[in-house]
Amino acid sequence: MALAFRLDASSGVPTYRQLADQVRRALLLGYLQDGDQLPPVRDVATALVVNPNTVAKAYRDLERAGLVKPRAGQGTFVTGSVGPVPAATYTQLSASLRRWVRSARGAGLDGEQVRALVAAVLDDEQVGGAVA
Amino acid sequence: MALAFRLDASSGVPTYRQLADQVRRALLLGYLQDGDQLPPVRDVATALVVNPNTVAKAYRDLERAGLVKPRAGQGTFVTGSVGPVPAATYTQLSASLRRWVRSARGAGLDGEQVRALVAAVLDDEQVGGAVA
Amino acid sequence: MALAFRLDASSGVPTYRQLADQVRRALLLGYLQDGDQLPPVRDVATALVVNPNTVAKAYRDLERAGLVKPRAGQGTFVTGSVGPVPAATYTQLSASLRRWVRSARGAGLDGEQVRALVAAVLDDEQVGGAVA
Amino acid sequence: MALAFRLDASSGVPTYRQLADQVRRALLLGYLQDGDQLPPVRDVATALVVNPNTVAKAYRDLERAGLVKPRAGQGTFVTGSVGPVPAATYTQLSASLRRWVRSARGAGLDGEQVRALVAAVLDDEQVGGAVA
DNA sequence: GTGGTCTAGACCACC
DNA sequence: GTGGTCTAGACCACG
Repeated sequence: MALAFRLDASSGVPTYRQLADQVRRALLLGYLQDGDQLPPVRDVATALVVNPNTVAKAYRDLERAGLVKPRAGQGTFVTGSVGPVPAATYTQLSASLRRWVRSARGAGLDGEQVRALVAAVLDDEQVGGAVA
Repeated sequence: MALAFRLDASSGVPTYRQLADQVRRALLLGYLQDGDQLPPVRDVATALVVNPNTVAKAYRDLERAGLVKPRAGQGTFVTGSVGPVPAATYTQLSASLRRWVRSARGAGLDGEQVRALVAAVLDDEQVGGAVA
Repeated sequence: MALAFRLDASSGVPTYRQLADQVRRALLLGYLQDGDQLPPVRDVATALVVNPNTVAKAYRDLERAGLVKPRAGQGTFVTGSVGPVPAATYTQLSASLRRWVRSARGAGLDGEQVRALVAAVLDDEQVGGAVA
Repeated sequence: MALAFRLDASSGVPTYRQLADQVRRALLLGYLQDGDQLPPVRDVATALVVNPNTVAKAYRDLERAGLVKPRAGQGTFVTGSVGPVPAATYTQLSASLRRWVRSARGAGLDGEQVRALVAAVLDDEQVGGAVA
């Protein structure tokens, strides 16, 4: 599976930004690597029921950031990977975070509260980064 | 200190939404409780260098959600708490999440990567909620 | 006069690029300086009989390049000047170039030939730079 | 060497147009004359790492402009010269322009600034012509 | 009234 | 069939 975009219309974040952020995230985590192809604009647009221009805008932003490069008639390709997390580290950290999430839900917190707690802790721990 | 609003202009999220979300977050985590007063619109506006209309809009949205109530000439007050997390649970969960964050940083992840991992796991664990 | 945009529809260069390049040029030559306001998107659009989105796209590109910054509800402003040419130098160089152009036309060259000669010499003299 | 094509991918000008324009320029300056052969489409395509269709399109455009004529199985040939500049005039003008360029660089202008100044003056002097 | 986002749809450049 | 450009026009965020 090339990349599964997800949109949250109620988040207030512009669609094109959600898309671009998800690609950035995939790069940061090593899901996407140098040379990989992004799904064609039209495919994403029809899959998400979104205007092709909106997807194109996201891709264009990524291009301006130097992360991908369009090749006319061929598609859009990742141009540089951004210090991906080693697989083992990634597996271990995501597993332990998953456990934490489940314990939180087990303690009775709903989705909103989990996100609120996470946001509060990340802010407090000075975890910067625009990709939220 | 009543509430320390933080704005991230680069996040793409509208200002008024960031403010409202932070109040929601404070309610969810029990920072704000029934009867507490929100900081005056003007104070927030000058502190954040933001148009008072923008702050007012955030408060209005919260009012429409039934979370706060303006009292003419007195200010805006929290009207209902939203299932706050019991203090003990909250303390424990946030402590363990803090440990997780530190282990992630210890493993070499930078802020962006931590946020990316968190976002990926939360999405994957179907943790809904509009407060991101 | 704030800035006189000129479009050459027959050049093959996309409109939004012509606009962005002309702003870049104005910055390079010191016509525009830090803090100056670009003409509003709508004004440019109506003046050039062009779609506002096209102008917005040009401004957006300039923003991504860090040259201008939009302030919601106020306009778009220049954020950094790019080593402008000292006025005296500029005056002298442009005067002598003007003389050259006139001597070329006096020798019977038409506009196309002048441009061709200029392009050939600039290429040959290794004058880089994307703003043509 | 018949003709050294140069492409600037970052210029925003379509590839086929850059090629055709360079041939036009060569004609205007007398580099190419009646009867000269253009380099074969395949050679240009492989040399520039460009699709042969793109080169063919450039040649076709030149043909439609009456500047070149394909001879089946032999190649594409220049059919008419376009008022070439007398050699002496050309030599003198290009030498003086070269001096100007060097004085500009000597005054501290970089490539971009030189091009910006040239473009500004040509525009101002009403030097038309689509070949930029 | 400023810029920003999104949609709908046409047409072009390139492979 | 890929991405790119442009138009037309609606609606939102912000001051």
